[in-house]
Amino acid sequence: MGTTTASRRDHLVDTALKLFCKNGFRATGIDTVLGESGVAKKTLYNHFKSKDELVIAALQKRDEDFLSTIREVIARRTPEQEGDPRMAGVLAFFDGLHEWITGEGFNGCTFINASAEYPRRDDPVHVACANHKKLVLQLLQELLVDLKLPDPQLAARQVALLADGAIVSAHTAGDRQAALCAKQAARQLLENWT
Amino acid sequence: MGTTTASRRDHLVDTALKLFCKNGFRATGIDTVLGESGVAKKTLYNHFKSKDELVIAALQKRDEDFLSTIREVIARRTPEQEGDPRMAGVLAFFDGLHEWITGEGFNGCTFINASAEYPRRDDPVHVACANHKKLVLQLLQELLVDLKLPDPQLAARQVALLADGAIVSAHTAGDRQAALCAKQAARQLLENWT
DNA sequence: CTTGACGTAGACTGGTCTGTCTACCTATTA
DNA sequence: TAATAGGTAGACAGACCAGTCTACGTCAAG
Repeated sequence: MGTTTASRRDHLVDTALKLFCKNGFRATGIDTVLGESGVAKKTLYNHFKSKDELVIAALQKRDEDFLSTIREVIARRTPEQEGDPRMAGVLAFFDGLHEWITGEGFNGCTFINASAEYPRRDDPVHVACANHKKLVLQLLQELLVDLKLPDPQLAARQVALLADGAIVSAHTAGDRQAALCAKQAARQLLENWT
Repeated sequence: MGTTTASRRDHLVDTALKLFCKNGFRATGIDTVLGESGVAKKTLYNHFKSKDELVIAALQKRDEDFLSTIREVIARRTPEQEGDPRMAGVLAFFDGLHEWITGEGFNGCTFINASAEYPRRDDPVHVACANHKKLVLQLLQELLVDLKLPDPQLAARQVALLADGAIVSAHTAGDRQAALCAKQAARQLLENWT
């Protein structure tokens, strides 16, 4: 158990994120987070004004975790892609999704789930989710840059649709191969770009 | 206000569905549904054993509504599609999504949202969501049958990814043009099918 | 050594949740 | 007319919720 102020905060956020992902945001009570993390209630409210602030902090953590993990997988698996090497980055991205989806404890996209539970568009939680999706879109645009497509933004948006669709399909419908299906679709889409 | 037993049940389900979609499932209490519908608590528990049963009933209603609405739009808008007429049905499907997304009170896919709030895969609510997605997949397969693709199941799954991605992107990221973006991607995907 | 910042432990408030129950009303049917 | 089914109204139980507060402990800096 960490003793510094910062590490307690981090521990709280980590625990909260884990429980939010596993059981949902509204279904996870403050007391559950406290019990699991072994932190006092006062300490929580010393770091966060409200549960909503803790939710936001957990989403920020998840955003950082996701982006760094996916970048790591992309770096690791780009070399092993077949076909046009300019497309290898995007394809590796889908392999990253596949690893995540088939991995332990996958429970759908935290941000899609959060925006389902906080549906009001002006809710800070919902806004945080929209921001995350924007960052992923940016990442995809970077991955597509070498292809020098006539409309790279549109291409990135379409690939993002496939990615979100794969995550949702894996979670809601239980399709564990969704990311590979999306990878193939992305390849076909980009190979035949007009 | 209906007076028969059946109509009271229907009214309860309609009201519940509306509130669940607008505010979320866990965030919507039984009392809110009762207040909005003007029905007594005893009546609700006369028709449903628990809130979860009401949730399931609402999802069934939504399943029927969605499928009948989308079929209506497909019938209406298939004739106006450009290009290969064998593809017109699928393209009209995306126009249907676009109408829904840009319409009043769009709050994402009820089933994606529900499976976010009931994440356990064996939860009856989650199972109902998976079933709905299966039916949509079937519908897409029907729409693709004229194209006589070598792997119609895979094609339907890939188109379904675009559809789910569009719904999620519209809701979470607020992209109101997502369905049209997906429509274009679907066209490119299917035109260049190998 | 004292002070102050930060921690723990947990009682407590006021509210909400689901679900049960009593008491009464109404309409149809035997 | 009497019985029955199904409705309304709403009190109530028991659990859980977020958030506040008190009392006490610990440790590092002045």
